[in-house]
Amino acid sequence: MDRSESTPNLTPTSFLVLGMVGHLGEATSYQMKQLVGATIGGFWPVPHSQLYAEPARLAGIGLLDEQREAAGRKKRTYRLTEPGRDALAGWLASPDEAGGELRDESLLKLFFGAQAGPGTVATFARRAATSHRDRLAGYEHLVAHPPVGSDLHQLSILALVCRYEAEAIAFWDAVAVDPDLA
Amino acid sequence: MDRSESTPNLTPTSFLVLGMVGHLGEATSYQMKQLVGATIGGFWPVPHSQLYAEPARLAGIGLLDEQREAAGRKKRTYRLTEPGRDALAGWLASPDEAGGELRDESLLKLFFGAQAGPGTVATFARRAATSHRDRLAGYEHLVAHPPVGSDLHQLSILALVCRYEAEAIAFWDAVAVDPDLA
DNA sequence: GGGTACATGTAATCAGTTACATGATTTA
DNA sequence: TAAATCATGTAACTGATTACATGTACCC
Repeated sequence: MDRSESTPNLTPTSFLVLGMVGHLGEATSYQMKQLVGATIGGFWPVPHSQLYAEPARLAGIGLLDEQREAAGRKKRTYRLTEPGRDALAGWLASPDEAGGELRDESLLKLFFGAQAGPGTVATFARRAATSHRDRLAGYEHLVAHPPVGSDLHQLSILALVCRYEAEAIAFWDAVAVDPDLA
Repeated sequence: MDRSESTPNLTPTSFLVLGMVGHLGEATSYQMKQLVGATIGGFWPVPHSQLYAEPARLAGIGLLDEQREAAGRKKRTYRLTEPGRDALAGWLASPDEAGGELRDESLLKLFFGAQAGPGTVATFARRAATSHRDRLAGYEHLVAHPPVGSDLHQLSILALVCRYEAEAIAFWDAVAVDPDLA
């Protein structure tokens, strides 16, 4: 009964951090924050406080190497250790049990739409459509002007997200037109 | 500066509970669990423990009326109070700031796909496609055999979810075929 | 009458959020 | 040199998850 195997308590956020560091080679918390904001932040948000706390924790477990600047700012730069690289590789190769979650509060509202008036439904449907349009525009801009250092896998994800946004727009437009039947 | 107005500390889960109770007229925690499992549970999971804890809390705040069975099982049945109905209506009419999150661990993995081998990417792309296919089948079954008491709004959401699943399947199939370029 | 699935809760822990705080650069 | 913004963290709280625990009904 070996109990020291596998991941001790690594969350998706942990792997997000490991992946970011691996992708960048070396990174400060701020750089990760930037990268997240520029890419997956739109559909997988991570508050910056976690991007400071989590790398520190991972360094404590030995999955990251923490290099502290001596000079004034004393910022911490992280790099993958071998165990860290292994953990990342293991996660990448592991199957995901839980299918993706589609947490959209508007969807929840629509689910209870019968308890609101049709006018209310139409109103937030219009708002939702607008909001998705904005997001789609943002993603399309990203695709058109990819940040330096992004690779094809990363861009391909944006393709899926764009398709989803397009569906969402069509959907909410339809709901706005016919709030009762959708 | 009136500070007693509006929602004190109501989370999406709170409104989910309020909505469920409103939809059912009256409900026990278990009934909510059933309903969640049969409908939104696939993309907006809620652990059953919350469906016991949260109604109790809401009853404490006065948004739900809790009726305790005298007999053996002593189960608690909830019903909306007027304030509860107001809170629900207010939420339904309020705009959502945060756009929906698309938390899918597979997406995260693909994002870091360049750090895994193409073989690895292809493997989990195939798995992801399969998983989405299963989910799509499940939703389509739901649409074909709607549970009693479901209304059109609720079914319409399933339509969107189905479309999203279809996109996801197409996407992951493409990735599986061409893991490098996607 | 013994097992299995249904039903109903509680307790402990923790990841993640929110809020607080402040130093370093740039800009006007 | 004041304001604004960029950059870097820490602290407190809490909603949610995980795990525990037990009763009841049905089925074989």
